[in-house]
Amino acid sequence: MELEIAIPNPLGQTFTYFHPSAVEAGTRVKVPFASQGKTLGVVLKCSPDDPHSSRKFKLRPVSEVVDQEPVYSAVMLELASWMSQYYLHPIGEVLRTMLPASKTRSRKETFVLTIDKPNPESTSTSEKTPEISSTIDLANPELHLDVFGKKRSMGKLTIQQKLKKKGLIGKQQEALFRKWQQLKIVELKIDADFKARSSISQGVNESQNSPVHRQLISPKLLNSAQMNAVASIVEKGIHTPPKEPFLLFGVTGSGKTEVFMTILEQLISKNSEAQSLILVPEISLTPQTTRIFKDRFPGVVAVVHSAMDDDDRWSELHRIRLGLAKILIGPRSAVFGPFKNLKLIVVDEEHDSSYKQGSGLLYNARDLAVMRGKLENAAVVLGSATPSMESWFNAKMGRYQLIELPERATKRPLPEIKTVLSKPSNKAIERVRLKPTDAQQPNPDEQIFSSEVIDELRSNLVHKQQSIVLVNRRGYAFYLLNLQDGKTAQCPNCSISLSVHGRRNVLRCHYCDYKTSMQRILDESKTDTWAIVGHGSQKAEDSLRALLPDARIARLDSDTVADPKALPEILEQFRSGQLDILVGTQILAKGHDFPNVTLICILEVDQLLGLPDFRGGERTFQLLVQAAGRAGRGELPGRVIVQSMRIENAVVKDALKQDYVSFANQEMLFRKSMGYPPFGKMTLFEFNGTDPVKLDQWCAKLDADLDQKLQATSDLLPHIKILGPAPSPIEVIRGRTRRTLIVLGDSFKSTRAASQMILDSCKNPPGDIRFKVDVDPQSTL
DNA sequence: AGCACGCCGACT
DNA sequence: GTCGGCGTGCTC
Repeated sequence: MELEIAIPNPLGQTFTYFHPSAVEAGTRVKVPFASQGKTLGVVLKCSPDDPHSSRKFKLRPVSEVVDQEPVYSAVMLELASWMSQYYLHPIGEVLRTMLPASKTRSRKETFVLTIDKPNPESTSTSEKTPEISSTIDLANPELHLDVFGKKRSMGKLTIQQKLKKKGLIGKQQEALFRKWQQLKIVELKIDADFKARSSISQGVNESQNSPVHRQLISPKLLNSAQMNAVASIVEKGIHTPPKEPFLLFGVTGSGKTEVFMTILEQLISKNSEAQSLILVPEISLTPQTTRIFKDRFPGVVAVVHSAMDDDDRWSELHRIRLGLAKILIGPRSAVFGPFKNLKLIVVDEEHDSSYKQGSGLLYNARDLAVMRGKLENAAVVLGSATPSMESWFNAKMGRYQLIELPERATKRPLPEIKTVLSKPSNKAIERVRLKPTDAQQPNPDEQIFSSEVIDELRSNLVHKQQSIVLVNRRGYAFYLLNLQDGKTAQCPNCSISLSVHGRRNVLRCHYCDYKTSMQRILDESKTDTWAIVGHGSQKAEDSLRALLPDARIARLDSDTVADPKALPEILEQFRSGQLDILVGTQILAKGHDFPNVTLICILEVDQLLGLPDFRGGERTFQLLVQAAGRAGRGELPGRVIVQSMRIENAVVKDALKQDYVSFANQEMLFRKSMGYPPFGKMTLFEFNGTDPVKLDQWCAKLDADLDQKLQATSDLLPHIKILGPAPSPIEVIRGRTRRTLIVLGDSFKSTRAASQMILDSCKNPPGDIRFKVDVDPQSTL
């Protein structure tokens, strides 16, 4: 038989092997590949030999069939092939990303080295290299090595080379090491022990179901809007074969979760074998959230979580594979869950940017959910209080069915919201005018908190109520704001804020690389009311501690939650009342339910609003509305106070009124006029390399190459725009200079055609130049 | 990607 | 003189 096999390498092609017997598509096999020895690949197609084929190479045989039964279902293979084309990513790597992290991919690896003649140097010392966690004990040939990240990531030497230097690997041992490295294979077997374990946990859950407990978790009464939503989705998505996905647009607190759970109940009562997938943003995967589902559906809920170790994640997914669990709750990667019988997919907070994978294969789990639902013939429900422009657009075009929940389930009024104008000190303005070269430095005199905000916080402290302070830390993208009209200095071509390029007194558009000088903007506007927005950040906490010395304050941002355990810990402290004020970034804006929080202060919206990114407005609106939804969740009414330099801004005003439709209409006009998504389709290329000069040479060559190609295929030209390559907004990261190229097309087809063309032009970049392709980028930063 | 072959500088 | 740096080339 001839097998078409996908191999995880950057070559965008499959390879053909032979095998004496048929192997089902979706099965993993070990194959000899180039000089690499054995590689793991996935069978895509199995067909009888073609005796009169005219291929110019002879087929090699498969070395081993790894799985008893296919790991990838037909639907998953179809999804993989779609992803490969849509995201311009090699199919082998797509398939690899779809598989859950395995036990063997764990960072701590154990293997055995036999050493003939140990190097006396290394025996005598207990010296540790960063990679070798335990002291090397040569009497005991079992070494425990911690492998940090990539093989080459630590310094210049690979781990093999370091070990070799230490005399720990001879010729024979080296071979052993290599062999060990190549054979990272996950055994896929259903063990009896595992089944036993899951039935035990089921038993435990059942026993918690005391009458009292039952009552606590019994369904709340649905209001009429909720009942209509349930009826509509059940009718058109569950009783009959589902067609379009649903967009459940419900204001914060409208009880979307209750709607989801009621639909789940009806689905399960109709078909006890039916499985469901609940996708949630990474950050809202708290024990509290999952508890609600586990209590309502005892014993049949599986949860995957990023803080879980691979073994636990593996066993949860196994319960889904075996059909023991009916509901899987998880973050974006759960969209690849090994369902037997998937009937319903819910994407909660569908607008959330954490659905977008940040590295490697840059997929969006929300879009994959829609695709998978279509392939599995499962109903798809996207839920949000602030739908993404993409989903809203799809609903408007009739591609999604819009279902609204216009009222709060609890009848509790939306929190009172007020705005405070924050004016930067006059000194800041003068600095812009007098010493523009210096202006990127944060002004130490600039006050972060307005006195109104401090007064509110103090009053909350006195009344023993809790407060949340949201600060946007994204201080890197500085731009010029005219305080008189609240407008930023914009690129004439892209309608995007120009970025202040520090020392050189240059304003630059990172979409098209338009440049102008700061002085020119100042001169032309004939006003002296410009300010540079974006001061240094973490001062908020310090400043607050100084102003409110009695308050118990904690900070929550990407720095403090570097340790995954820290987040739940701080949240728990806050929930239990051990803290008065929580200062943090967007992490705090989403999904949490803190009943005793009555005040939300939002600072520095301006930074987000003026980000040099076409989604700045959308982000700001979402942040404000979601944050306001955190206040007054308990008995006490909530207050929201927004400190901004432009409280007259339309986005801010719509957010304060919680008027999504008004915001969306406005935003759509902007997107349409510029051909930005969802009207146009965007794909972003990022090129990077250690040598800026060589990088620019290569970019220039690419640019010329593209110009030529575009002339040749002039039918494509009117449908696309290619912006850049331009310096990326964060120009250097980890010693690598970055250039961004943006493809903007009027349809997916034209954008992809152009992207494919670009891809062809960067076949083998010289030196250490790398690039990545981002289809439908979440942000251009 | 991963790995081998292959060609030039500082070390036993 | 080799060891070992990394520049190109190939993978059914």
